[in-house]
Amino acid sequence: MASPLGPWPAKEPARRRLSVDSIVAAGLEILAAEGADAVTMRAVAGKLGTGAASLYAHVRDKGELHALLLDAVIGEVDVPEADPARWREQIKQFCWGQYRAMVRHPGIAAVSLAHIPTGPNALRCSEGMLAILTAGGLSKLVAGLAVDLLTQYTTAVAYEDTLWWVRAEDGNDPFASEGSVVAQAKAYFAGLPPAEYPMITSMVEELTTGDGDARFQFGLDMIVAGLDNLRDWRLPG
Amino acid sequence: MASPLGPWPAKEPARRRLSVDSIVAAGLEILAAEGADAVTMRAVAGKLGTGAASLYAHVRDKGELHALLLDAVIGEVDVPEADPARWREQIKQFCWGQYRAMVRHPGIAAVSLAHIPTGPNALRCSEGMLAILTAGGLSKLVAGLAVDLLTQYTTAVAYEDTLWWVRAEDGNDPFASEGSVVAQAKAYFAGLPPAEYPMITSMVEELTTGDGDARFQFGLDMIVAGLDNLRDWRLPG
DNA sequence: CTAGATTACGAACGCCGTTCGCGTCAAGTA
DNA sequence: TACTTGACGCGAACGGCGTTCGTAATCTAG
Repeated sequence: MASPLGPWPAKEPARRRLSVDSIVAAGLEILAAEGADAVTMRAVAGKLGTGAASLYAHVRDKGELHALLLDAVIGEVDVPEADPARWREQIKQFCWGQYRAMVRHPGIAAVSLAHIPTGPNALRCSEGMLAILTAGGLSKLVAGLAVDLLTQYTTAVAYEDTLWWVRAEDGNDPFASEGSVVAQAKAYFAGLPPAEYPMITSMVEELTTGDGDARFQFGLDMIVAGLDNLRDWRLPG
Repeated sequence: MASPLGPWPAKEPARRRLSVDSIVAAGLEILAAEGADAVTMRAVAGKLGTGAASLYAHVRDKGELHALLLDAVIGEVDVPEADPARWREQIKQFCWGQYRAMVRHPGIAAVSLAHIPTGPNALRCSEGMLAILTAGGLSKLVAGLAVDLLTQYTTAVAYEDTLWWVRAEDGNDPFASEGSVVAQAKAYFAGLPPAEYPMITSMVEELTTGDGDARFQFGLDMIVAGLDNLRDWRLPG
């Protein structure tokens, strides 16, 4: 990518071509195509035409590679400049961007949950969120807690939404044995004994209404509404 | 555990002693002692004095074993009977119970995030949550969405809070190279360039105030406050 | 007491992350 | 220009994982 290809035609594998950038680029390709579980050292090295051992000169271990990929993905979401009057839409819009970036790279949400990202792009995001929230009139304390809350919720939803994707890879049926996932859930709930589960069986429709996007929007709306109400919340005790 | 030990003294390994219950019991022991990553087929079999292959007569694969463990852990949380007047405290209390049960078994939260639990104990929990929320006056639709939201948030926080535990196992220092995790985070934030990260560097204290418990309480308070406000929310579109 | 099904389990397969040791190239020094 | 040196490339190997297979031991029915 950064290399101008130069005058070499296509000689031999031409040694000395590895770099952190090329490794991350190869990792992102595999990530988008096959999910995070497929990003193994051997697979990344294979895509670069070499063996797994070669990567260890540029990356400490698999964890560091995943952290680099995570930060690269986070770098794709753009942070709006804080506008005090529109802080509610802005923070929701930002979370949607983060959510979509993670869904674009199936499996990366798992990495985010496992690492508590602290790369430069993650910091840039936190910085932007804090700017939006404090511009909206939230106290520093609430803004700090809210960044955690929103990030954690967004990541958790993105993770869950990409689970079926990962499963479809190694499973047999790419979507479901019959009908959508929602239909399956509906059938499962409807088949439960009403005596034991009166609430669930009487709420099958409501429990399976709305796709993942609508449910994520619900959570965002609720959290932001809560933020609006708890402006002078303090640590208890 | 269920076996009364019987009259056998201690003969030979005495075949035919495996069962799903004993496998789950052994798994829970390892889970509590070493975390979910240590619950391998070989480790569980080893604790029962046999080889990994023996487990496959009782359990389809590792995923099913983890699902069984998850449901056993979920079975430890008790569900209060719905009292319409106290729905806010009740739902928070329930989430705290779920949170603590997961923290007691480090790593199980990861299993919960990866599986979308549907075992009998998980259903019992959903049933109880729905009862509490609808008793509180929430519509069926909002109650259904809220169960998802609360469960996902609680699990995500439990997962993150047990990460350091898992890390401490294979790492070198059981707590931190020096000072607590909070102190480390504080030092990291304080060391950032203020020009690039003006918000973060000016909010170091606020960002590192409060332990995990206080932050979880904040999230719960906010979500429940949001639930109070959005009683007549409908699916958009 | 025998026949058939179920269960126990050692061995092996293919995958993983990681390390080791040896070639081999690129740049610095004389 | 010739030589040294240190970093990089990479095949091979180690230990551990989930899972399968073939076989032996055991329980259950008839």
